[in-house]
Amino acid sequence: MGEGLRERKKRETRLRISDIATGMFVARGFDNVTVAEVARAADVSVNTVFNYFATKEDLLLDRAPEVEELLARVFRERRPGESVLEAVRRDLLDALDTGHYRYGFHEADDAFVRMVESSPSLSARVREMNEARERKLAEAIAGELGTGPGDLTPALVAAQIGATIRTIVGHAVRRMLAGESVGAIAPDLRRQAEHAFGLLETGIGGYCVRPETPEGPRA
Amino acid sequence: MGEGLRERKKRETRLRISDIATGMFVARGFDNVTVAEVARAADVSVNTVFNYFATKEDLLLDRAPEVEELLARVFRERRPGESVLEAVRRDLLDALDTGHYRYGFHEADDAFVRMVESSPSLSARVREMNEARERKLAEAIAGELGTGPGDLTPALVAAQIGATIRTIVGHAVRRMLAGESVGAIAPDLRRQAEHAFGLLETGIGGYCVRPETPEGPRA
DNA sequence: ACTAATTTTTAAGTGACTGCAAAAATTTCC
DNA sequence: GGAAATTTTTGCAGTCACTTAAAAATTAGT
Repeated sequence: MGEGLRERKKRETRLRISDIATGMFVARGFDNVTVAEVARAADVSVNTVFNYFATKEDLLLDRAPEVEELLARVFRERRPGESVLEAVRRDLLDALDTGHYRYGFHEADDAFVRMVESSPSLSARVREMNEARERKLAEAIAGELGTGPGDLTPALVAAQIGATIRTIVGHAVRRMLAGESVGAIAPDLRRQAEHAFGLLETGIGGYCVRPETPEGPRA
Repeated sequence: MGEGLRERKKRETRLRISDIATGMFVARGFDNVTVAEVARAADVSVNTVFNYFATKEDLLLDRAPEVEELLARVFRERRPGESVLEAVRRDLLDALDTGHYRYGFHEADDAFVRMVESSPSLSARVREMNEARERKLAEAIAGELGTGPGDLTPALVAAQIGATIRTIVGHAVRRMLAGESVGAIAPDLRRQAEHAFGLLETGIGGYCVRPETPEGPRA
Protein backbone atom coordinates (compact mmCIF):
# COMPACT_ATOMS: atom_id res chain seq x y z
CA MET A 1 0.00 0.00 0.00
CA GLY A 2 2.81 2.41 0.87
CA GLU A 3 1.71 5.98 1.52
CA GLY A 4 -1.06 7.43 -0.56
CA LEU A 5 -1.39 10.97 -1.76
CA ARG A 6 -3.87 11.65 0.99
CA GLU A 7 -1.51 10.79 3.81
CA ARG A 8 1.37 12.66 2.27
CA LYS A 9 -0.70 15.79 1.93
CA LYS A 10 -1.86 15.49 5.49
CA ARG A 11 1.68 15.26 6.74
CA GLU A 12 2.72 18.19 4.61
CA THR A 13 -0.20 20.32 5.65
CA ARG A 14 0.39 19.61 9.30
CA LEU A 15 4.06 20.47 9.04
CA ARG A 16 3.39 23.61 7.01
CA ILE A 17 0.87 24.91 9.52
CA SER A 18 3.19 24.18 12.44
CA ASP A 19 6.17 25.80 10.73
CA ILE A 20 4.32 28.92 9.71
CA ALA A 21 2.80 29.23 13.16
CA THR A 22 6.15 28.80 14.90
CA GLY A 23 7.70 31.48 12.75
CA MET A 24 4.91 33.92 13.47
CA PHE A 25 4.96 33.18 17.20
CA VAL A 26 8.70 33.72 17.50
CA ALA A 27 8.56 36.87 15.43
CA ARG A 28 5.58 38.54 17.04
CA GLY A 29 4.95 36.75 20.33
CA PHE A 30 2.62 33.86 21.06
CA ASP A 31 -0.21 35.95 22.44
CA ASN A 32 0.00 38.52 19.69
CA VAL A 33 -0.82 36.05 16.95
CA THR A 34 -4.34 34.66 16.58
CA VAL A 35 -5.13 31.23 15.28
CA ALA A 36 -7.13 32.93 12.54
CA GLU A 37 -3.98 34.71 11.38
CA VAL A 38 -2.05 31.47 11.33
CA ALA A 39 -4.83 29.85 9.34
CA ARG A 40 -4.85 32.67 6.82
CA ALA A 41 -1.06 32.56 6.47
CA ALA A 42 -1.17 28.79 5.98
CA ASP A 43 -4.05 29.15 3.54
CA VAL A 44 -6.44 26.89 5.39
CA SER A 45 -9.53 27.44 7.47
CA VAL A 46 -9.40 27.88 11.21
CA ASN A 47 -11.16 24.58 11.67
CA THR A 48 -8.51 22.80 9.70
CA VAL A 49 -5.92 24.12 12.12
CA PHE A 50 -7.92 22.74 15.01
CA ASN A 51 -8.38 19.58 13.05
CA TYR A 52 -4.64 18.98 13.19
CA PHE A 53 -3.82 20.58 16.53
CA ALA A 54 -5.96 20.24 19.62
CA THR A 55 -4.86 23.58 21.07
CA LYS A 56 -3.02 26.69 19.98
CA GLU A 57 -0.08 25.65 22.14
CA ASP A 58 0.28 22.41 20.23
CA LEU A 59 1.09 24.42 17.12
CA LEU A 60 4.39 25.26 18.73
CA LEU A 61 5.20 22.28 20.90
CA ASP A 62 4.72 19.67 18.27
CA ARG A 63 7.83 17.77 19.22
CA ALA A 64 6.90 17.65 22.87
CA PRO A 65 6.95 13.83 22.82
CA GLU A 66 10.71 13.82 22.20
CA VAL A 67 11.29 16.15 25.11
CA GLU A 68 9.07 14.12 27.36
CA GLU A 69 10.86 10.92 26.44
CA LEU A 70 14.35 12.34 26.88
CA LEU A 71 15.09 11.33 30.46
CA ALA A 72 13.56 7.88 30.09
CA ARG A 73 15.66 7.32 26.98
CA VAL A 74 18.84 8.49 28.65
CA PHE A 75 18.08 6.12 31.48
CA ARG A 76 17.41 3.15 29.22
CA GLU A 77 20.52 3.77 27.18
CA ARG A 78 22.77 4.38 30.13
CA ARG A 79 26.16 2.73 30.15
CA PRO A 80 27.04 -0.41 32.07
CA GLY A 81 27.87 0.42 35.66
CA GLU A 82 26.14 3.76 35.37
CA SER A 83 23.38 4.84 37.73
CA VAL A 84 20.32 6.82 36.68
CA LEU A 85 21.80 9.92 38.14
CA GLU A 86 25.19 9.44 36.50
CA ALA A 87 23.58 8.88 33.13
CA VAL A 88 21.48 12.00 33.33
CA ARG A 89 24.36 14.09 34.56
CA ARG A 90 26.60 12.86 31.76
CA ASP A 91 23.95 13.59 29.16
CA LEU A 92 23.19 17.05 30.51
CA LEU A 93 26.86 18.01 30.74
CA ASP A 94 27.35 16.67 27.25
CA ALA A 95 24.49 18.80 25.97
CA LEU A 96 26.05 21.77 27.71
CA ASP A 97 29.49 21.13 26.19
CA THR A 98 28.25 20.51 22.67
CA GLY A 99 25.69 23.28 22.81
CA HIS A 100 22.82 20.96 22.06
CA TYR A 101 19.37 22.36 22.74
CA ARG A 102 17.70 19.26 24.16
CA TYR A 103 17.65 20.52 27.74
CA GLY A 104 16.73 24.07 26.93
CA PHE A 105 19.91 26.12 26.68
CA HIS A 106 19.91 26.87 23.00
CA GLU A 107 22.78 28.73 21.37
CA ALA A 108 21.15 31.94 20.28
CA ASP A 109 17.50 31.15 20.76
CA ASP A 110 16.77 34.03 23.00
CA ALA A 111 13.69 34.73 20.97
CA PHE A 112 12.21 31.31 21.47
CA VAL A 113 12.82 31.21 25.20
CA ARG A 114 11.60 34.75 25.62
CA MET A 115 8.42 33.94 23.77
CA VAL A 116 7.71 30.90 25.92
CA GLU A 117 8.35 32.80 29.14
CA SER A 118 6.17 35.69 28.07
CA SER A 119 3.12 33.52 27.60
CA PRO A 120 1.44 32.07 30.70
CA SER A 121 -0.27 29.35 28.73
CA LEU A 122 2.99 28.25 27.16
CA SER A 123 4.77 28.25 30.49
CA ALA A 124 1.96 26.10 31.83
CA ARG A 125 2.48 23.73 28.98
CA VAL A 126 6.19 23.52 29.71
CA ARG A 127 5.38 22.59 33.30
CA GLU A 128 3.13 19.87 32.01
CA MET A 129 5.93 18.57 29.83
CA ASN A 130 8.30 18.54 32.77
CA GLU A 131 5.81 16.52 34.75
CA ALA A 132 5.36 14.05 31.92
CA ARG A 133 9.12 13.79 31.51
CA GLU A 134 9.53 12.87 35.16
CA ARG A 135 6.62 10.48 35.06
CA LYS A 136 8.05 8.66 32.06
CA LEU A 137 11.42 8.40 33.75
CA ALA A 138 9.76 7.00 36.86
CA GLU A 139 7.89 4.46 34.76
CA ALA A 140 11.06 3.43 32.99
CA ILE A 141 12.88 2.93 36.29
CA ALA A 142 10.00 1.06 37.87
CA GLY A 143 9.68 -1.06 34.76
CA GLU A 144 13.30 -2.10 34.79
CA LEU A 145 13.40 -2.76 38.52
CA GLY A 146 10.08 -4.52 38.45
CA THR A 147 8.80 -2.57 41.43
CA GLY A 148 5.07 -2.30 42.05
CA PRO A 149 3.00 0.86 42.42
CA GLY A 150 3.51 0.62 46.17
CA ASP A 151 7.18 1.52 45.90
CA LEU A 152 7.50 5.27 45.61
CA THR A 153 11.26 5.27 45.11
CA PRO A 154 11.31 5.44 41.31
CA ALA A 155 8.90 8.36 41.34
CA LEU A 156 10.91 10.08 44.06
CA VAL A 157 14.21 9.67 42.26
CA ALA A 158 12.68 10.85 38.99
CA ALA A 159 11.11 13.87 40.63
CA GLN A 160 14.34 14.84 42.35
CA ILE A 161 16.35 14.50 39.20
CA GLY A 162 13.73 16.52 37.35
CA ALA A 163 13.81 19.18 40.05
CA THR A 164 17.58 19.43 39.76
CA ILE A 165 17.51 19.74 35.99
CA ARG A 166 14.78 22.34 36.07
CA THR A 167 16.70 24.39 38.57
CA ILE A 168 19.91 24.29 36.56
CA VAL A 169 18.24 25.03 33.26
CA GLY A 170 16.12 27.75 34.82
CA HIS A 171 19.25 29.41 36.12
CA ALA A 172 20.90 29.19 32.73
CA VAL A 173 17.89 30.61 30.96
CA ARG A 174 17.62 33.48 33.42
CA ARG A 175 21.22 34.47 32.79
CA MET A 176 20.79 34.10 29.05
CA LEU A 177 17.78 36.37 29.11
CA ALA A 178 19.81 38.84 31.17
CA GLY A 179 22.11 39.20 28.22
CA GLU A 180 24.97 36.81 28.93
CA SER A 181 26.00 34.63 26.03
CA VAL A 182 25.87 30.88 26.35
CA GLY A 183 29.58 30.63 25.72
CA ALA A 184 30.39 33.02 28.52
CA ILE A 185 28.40 31.22 31.17
CA ALA A 186 29.07 27.66 30.04
CA PRO A 187 32.07 27.05 32.35
CA ASP A 188 30.27 28.40 35.38
CA LEU A 189 27.14 26.52 34.39
CA ARG A 190 29.14 23.33 34.25
CA ARG A 191 30.40 23.86 37.77
CA GLN A 192 26.90 24.61 39.00
CA ALA A 193 25.55 21.48 37.35
CA GLU A 194 28.25 19.32 38.85
CA HIS A 195 27.58 20.78 42.25
CA ALA A 196 23.84 20.26 41.84
CA PHE A 197 24.16 16.63 40.91
CA GLY A 198 26.68 16.24 43.69
CA LEU A 199 23.97 17.25 46.12
CA LEU A 200 21.80 14.47 44.90
CA GLU A 201 24.49 11.91 44.48
CA THR A 202 25.30 11.27 48.09
CA GLY A 203 21.66 10.52 48.64
CA ILE A 204 20.60 8.60 45.60
CA GLY A 205 23.79 8.17 43.62
CA GLY A 206 23.96 4.43 44.04
CA TYR A 207 20.31 3.85 43.19
CA CYS A 208 19.56 1.54 40.32
CA VAL A 209 23.04 1.01 38.95
CA ARG A 210 23.14 -0.70 35.63
CA PRO A 211 24.96 -3.99 36.07
CA GLU A 212 28.15 -4.86 34.23
CA THR A 213 26.58 -8.04 32.88
CA PRO A 214 23.79 -7.33 30.38
CA GLU A 215 21.28 -9.08 32.64
CA GLY A 216 18.85 -7.90 35.33
CA PRO A 217 19.33 -4.59 37.15
CA ARG A 218 20.69 -4.06 40.60
CA ALA A 219 19.27 -1.85 43.36
CA MET B 1 -10.36 56.10 60.05
CA GLY B 2 -10.84 52.38 60.74
CA GLU B 3 -12.69 50.41 58.10
CA GLY B 4 -15.52 52.10 56.29
CA LEU B 5 -18.71 50.57 55.05
CA ARG B 6 -17.28 50.44 51.56
CA GLU B 7 -14.34 48.26 52.46
CA ARG B 8 -16.39 45.94 54.59
CA LYS B 9 -18.90 45.39 51.83
CA LYS B 10 -16.12 44.74 49.36
CA ARG B 11 -14.63 42.11 51.61
CA GLU B 12 -18.02 40.52 52.15
CA THR B 13 -18.91 40.53 48.47
CA ARG B 14 -15.61 39.01 47.54
CA LEU B 15 -15.98 36.27 50.11
CA ARG B 16 -19.58 35.60 49.17
CA ILE B 17 -18.75 35.23 45.49
CA SER B 18 -15.81 32.95 46.25
CA ASP B 19 -17.84 30.79 48.63
CA ILE B 20 -20.78 30.40 46.30
CA ALA B 21 -18.46 29.63 43.39
CA THR B 22 -16.54 27.04 45.37
CA GLY B 23 -19.73 25.31 46.38
CA MET B 24 -20.96 25.18 42.81
CA PHE B 25 -17.63 23.96 41.48
CA VAL B 26 -17.37 21.15 44.00
CA ALA B 27 -20.96 20.12 43.44
CA ARG B 28 -21.06 20.21 39.66
CA GLY B 29 -17.44 20.29 38.47
CA PHE B 30 -15.29 23.28 37.61
CA ASP B 31 -15.80 23.10 33.88
CA ASN B 32 -19.53 22.52 34.15
CA VAL B 33 -20.17 25.84 35.84
CA THR B 34 -19.94 29.09 33.92
CA VAL B 35 -18.87 32.38 35.40
CA ALA B 36 -22.26 33.73 34.36
CA GLU B 37 -23.96 31.15 36.53
CA VAL B 38 -21.76 32.02 39.49
CA ALA B 39 -22.57 35.68 38.98
CA ARG B 40 -26.28 34.98 38.88
CA ALA B 41 -26.09 32.82 42.01
CA ALA B 42 -24.14 35.51 43.81
CA ASP B 43 -26.52 38.15 42.56
CA VAL B 44 -23.91 40.31 40.87
CA SER B 45 -22.97 40.98 37.28
CA VAL B 46 -20.34 39.01 35.44
CA ASN B 47 -18.17 42.10 35.32
CA THR B 48 -18.25 42.38 39.07
CA VAL B 49 -16.94 38.84 39.36
CA PHE B 50 -14.05 39.72 37.10
CA ASN B 51 -13.61 42.89 39.03
CA TYR B 52 -12.75 40.87 42.12
CA PHE B 53 -11.10 37.87 40.53
CA ALA B 54 -8.72 38.05 37.62
CA THR B 55 -9.57 34.58 36.34
CA LYS B 56 -12.17 31.91 36.90
CA GLU B 57 -9.56 29.79 38.66
CA ASP B 58 -8.99 32.50 41.24
CA LEU B 59 -12.56 32.06 42.38
CA LEU B 60 -11.54 28.74 43.84
CA LEU B 61 -7.93 29.19 44.84
CA ASP B 62 -8.39 32.35 46.79
CA ARG B 63 -6.20 31.23 49.64
CA ALA B 64 -3.36 30.23 47.36
CA PRO B 65 -1.03 32.70 49.12
CA GLU B 66 -1.15 30.64 52.32
CA VAL B 67 -0.30 27.48 50.46
CA GLU B 68 2.53 29.18 48.64
CA GLU B 69 3.96 30.53 51.86
CA LEU B 70 3.72 27.25 53.74
CA LEU B 71 7.20 25.84 53.18
CA ALA B 72 8.92 29.17 53.70
CA ARG B 73 7.05 29.61 56.96
CA VAL B 74 7.90 26.12 58.16
CA PHE B 75 11.51 26.88 57.36
CA ARG B 76 11.54 30.20 59.17
CA GLU B 77 9.85 28.76 62.22
CA ARG B 78 11.97 25.67 62.40
CA ARG B 79 13.31 24.61 65.74
CA PRO B 80 16.83 25.24 66.95
CA GLY B 81 19.18 22.59 65.66
CA GLU B 82 16.72 21.64 62.94
CA SER B 83 17.63 21.61 59.28
CA VAL B 84 15.30 22.71 56.47
CA LEU B 85 14.62 19.13 55.61
CA GLU B 86 13.97 18.07 59.19
CA ALA B 87 11.55 20.93 59.68
CA VAL B 88 9.56 20.14 56.56
CA ARG B 89 9.49 16.45 57.35
CA ARG B 90 8.28 17.08 60.86
CA ASP B 91 5.56 19.43 59.63
CA LEU B 92 4.38 17.07 56.91
CA LEU B 93 4.28 14.07 59.23
CA ASP B 94 2.45 16.19 61.76
CA ALA B 95 -0.12 17.16 59.17
CA LEU B 96 -0.48 13.52 58.30
CA ASP B 97 -0.97 12.45 61.91
CA THR B 98 -3.41 15.19 62.82
CA GLY B 99 -5.28 14.92 59.54
CA HIS B 100 -4.66 18.55 58.65
CA TYR B 101 -5.30 19.49 55.05
CA ARG B 102 -2.42 21.91 54.49
CA TYR B 103 -0.43 19.54 52.30
CA GLY B 104 -3.34 18.19 50.35
CA PHE B 105 -4.53 15.01 51.98
CA HIS B 106 -7.87 16.22 53.21
CA GLU B 107 -10.03 14.05 55.44
CA ALA B 108 -12.97 13.35 53.20
CA ASP B 109 -12.52 15.93 50.50
CA ASP B 110 -12.59 13.50 47.67
CA ALA B 111 -14.89 15.86 45.85
CA PHE B 112 -12.49 18.77 45.99
CA VAL B 113 -9.49 16.80 44.84
CA ARG B 114 -11.48 15.09 42.15
CA MET B 115 -12.69 18.41 40.85
CA VAL B 116 -9.20 19.86 40.69
CA GLU B 117 -7.83 16.80 38.92
CA SER B 118 -10.64 16.78 36.40
CA SER B 119 -9.93 20.30 35.23
CA PRO B 120 -6.76 20.91 33.20
CA SER B 121 -6.75 24.60 33.94
CA LEU B 122 -7.01 23.97 37.67
CA SER B 123 -4.24 21.38 37.57
CA ALA B 124 -2.12 23.92 35.76
CA ARG B 125 -2.81 26.38 38.50
CA VAL B 126 -1.79 23.88 41.14
CA ARG B 127 1.51 23.37 39.35
CA GLU B 128 2.02 27.12 39.39
CA MET B 129 1.36 27.18 43.10
CA ASN B 130 3.88 24.41 43.65
CA GLU B 131 6.46 26.37 41.72
CA ALA B 132 5.76 29.49 43.74
CA ARG B 133 5.95 27.51 46.96
CA GLU B 134 9.38 26.21 46.07
CA ARG B 135 10.55 29.61 44.93
CA LYS B 136 9.48 31.22 48.18
CA LEU B 137 11.25 28.54 50.17
CA ALA B 138 14.39 29.08 48.12
CA GLU B 139 14.19 32.81 48.73
CA ALA B 140 13.73 32.29 52.44
CA ILE B 141 16.77 30.02 52.61
CA ALA B 142 18.92 32.31 50.50
CA GLY B 143 17.80 35.27 52.57
CA GLU B 144 18.76 33.65 55.83
CA LEU B 145 22.08 32.36 54.55
CA GLY B 146 22.84 35.59 52.77
CA THR B 147 23.83 33.79 49.59
CA GLY B 148 23.79 35.66 46.29
CA PRO B 149 21.91 34.75 43.13
CA GLY B 150 25.03 32.95 41.96
CA ASP B 151 24.59 30.19 44.52
CA LEU B 152 22.05 27.69 43.24
CA THR B 153 22.00 25.59 46.39
CA PRO B 154 18.94 27.14 48.03
CA ALA B 155 16.93 26.76 44.85
CA LEU B 156 18.15 23.18 44.44
CA VAL B 157 17.29 22.19 47.98
CA ALA B 158 13.89 23.84 47.72
CA ALA B 159 13.14 22.15 44.41
CA GLN B 160 14.16 18.74 45.73
CA ILE B 161 12.09 19.12 48.85
CA GLY B 162 9.17 20.26 46.74
CA ALA B 163 9.62 17.31 44.42
CA THR B 164 9.56 14.93 47.36
CA ILE B 165 6.44 16.44 48.86
CA ARG B 166 4.64 16.46 45.54
CA THR B 167 5.46 12.81 45.01
CA ILE B 168 4.26 11.77 48.44
CA VAL B 169 1.07 13.81 48.28
CA GLY B 170 0.40 12.68 44.73
CA HIS B 171 0.67 9.09 45.85
CA ALA B 172 -1.69 9.71 48.75
CA VAL B 173 -4.21 11.45 46.55
CA ARG B 174 -4.11 8.69 43.99
CA ARG B 175 -4.92 6.09 46.61
CA MET B 176 -7.62 8.26 48.11
CA LEU B 177 -9.27 8.64 44.75
CA ALA B 178 -9.03 4.88 44.32
CA GLY B 179 -11.34 4.54 47.28
CA GLU B 180 -9.03 3.97 50.24
CA SER B 181 -9.82 6.04 53.30
CA VAL B 182 -7.22 8.38 54.71
CA GLY B 183 -7.25 6.52 57.99
CA ALA B 184 -6.51 3.23 56.31
CA ILE B 185 -3.50 4.43 54.37
CA ALA B 186 -2.10 6.79 56.98
CA PRO B 187 0.34 4.31 58.55
CA ASP B 188 1.70 3.21 55.20
CA LEU B 189 1.83 6.80 54.05
CA ARG B 190 3.88 7.67 57.08
CA ARG B 191 6.39 4.98 56.25
CA GLN B 192 6.57 6.13 52.65
CA ALA B 193 7.13 9.71 53.72
CA GLU B 194 9.89 8.76 56.12
CA HIS B 195 11.54 6.74 53.44
CA ALA B 196 11.22 9.58 50.95
CA PHE B 197 12.81 12.12 53.21
CA GLY B 198 15.43 9.58 54.11
CA LEU B 199 16.44 9.53 50.48
CA LEU B 200 17.03 13.22 50.55
CA GLU B 201 18.54 13.36 53.98
CA THR B 202 21.82 11.71 53.28
CA GLY B 203 22.35 14.21 50.54
CA ILE B 204 21.15 17.47 51.96
CA GLY B 205 20.18 16.63 55.53
CA GLY B 206 22.85 18.76 57.14
CA TYR B 207 22.26 21.77 54.93
CA CYS B 208 21.35 25.03 56.65
CA VAL B 209 20.94 23.81 60.19
CA ARG B 210 19.42 26.33 62.50
CA PRO B 211 21.96 27.13 65.21
CA GLU B 212 21.33 26.51 68.90
CA THR B 213 22.03 30.13 69.72
CA PRO B 214 19.34 32.46 68.35
CA GLU B 215 21.94 34.24 66.21
CA GLY B 216 23.09 33.90 62.62
CA PRO B 217 22.58 30.67 60.68
CA ARG B 218 25.14 28.04 59.97
CA ALA B 219 25.81 26.22 56.70
C1' DA C 1 -16.88 7.63 -14.34
C1' DC C 2 -19.27 6.41 -10.24
C1' DT C 3 -19.50 5.56 -5.48
C1' DA C 4 -17.82 5.49 -0.85
C1' DA C 5 -14.67 7.29 2.44
C1' DT C 6 -12.19 11.15 4.05
C1' DT C 7 -10.88 15.87 4.45
C1' DT C 8 -11.92 20.72 4.33
C1' DT C 9 -14.82 24.34 4.75
C1' DT C 10 -18.78 27.08 6.16
C1' DA C 11 -21.84 28.55 9.59
C1' DA C 12 -23.36 29.19 14.06
C1' DG C 13 -22.53 29.04 18.80
C1' DT C 14 -20.28 28.80 23.71
C1' DG C 15 -17.55 30.75 27.21
C1' DA C 16 -13.72 33.33 29.31
C1' DC C 17 -12.23 37.71 29.36
C1' DT C 18 -11.57 42.98 28.02
C1' DG C 19 -12.64 47.97 27.39
C1' DC C 20 -15.70 51.60 27.80
C1' DA C 21 -19.14 54.53 29.31
C1' DA C 22 -23.37 55.03 31.82
C1' DA C 23 -25.69 54.23 36.22
C1' DA C 24 -25.87 53.41 41.02
C1' DA C 25 -24.01 53.44 45.56
C1' DT C 26 -20.82 55.51 49.01
C1' DT C 27 -18.15 58.86 51.01
C1' DT C 28 -16.72 63.74 51.48
C1' DC C 29 -17.42 68.41 51.93
C1' DC C 30 -20.16 72.18 53.04
C1' DG D 1 -29.41 67.40 54.62
C1' DG D 2 -27.72 67.92 50.02
C1' DA D 3 -24.37 68.68 46.14
C1' DA D 4 -20.06 67.06 44.47
C1' DA D 5 -16.40 63.87 44.04
C1' DT D 6 -15.20 59.08 44.12
C1' DT D 7 -15.78 54.35 43.76
C1' DT D 8 -18.31 50.37 42.57
C1' DT D 9 -21.40 48.08 39.66
C1' DT D 10 -23.45 47.26 35.44
C1' DG D 11 -24.60 46.83 30.39
C1' DC D 12 -22.88 46.39 25.96
C1' DA D 13 -20.07 45.36 22.32
C1' DG D 14 -16.23 42.87 21.00
C1' DT D 15 -12.07 39.41 20.77
C1' DC D 16 -10.35 34.94 20.81
C1' DA D 17 -9.93 29.95 21.60
C1' DC D 18 -12.50 26.20 20.75
C1' DT D 19 -16.84 23.09 19.59
C1' DT D 20 -20.38 21.02 16.82
C1' DA D 21 -23.00 19.85 12.76
C1' DA D 22 -23.71 19.81 8.13
C1' DA D 23 -22.41 21.18 3.22
C1' DA D 24 -18.72 20.92 -0.15
C1' DA D 25 -14.49 19.39 -2.06
C1' DT D 26 -11.07 15.86 -2.58
C1' DT D 27 -9.36 11.24 -2.92
C1' DA D 28 -9.63 5.96 -3.18
C1' DG D 29 -11.39 1.85 -4.97
C1' DT D 30 -13.93 -0.34 -8.60
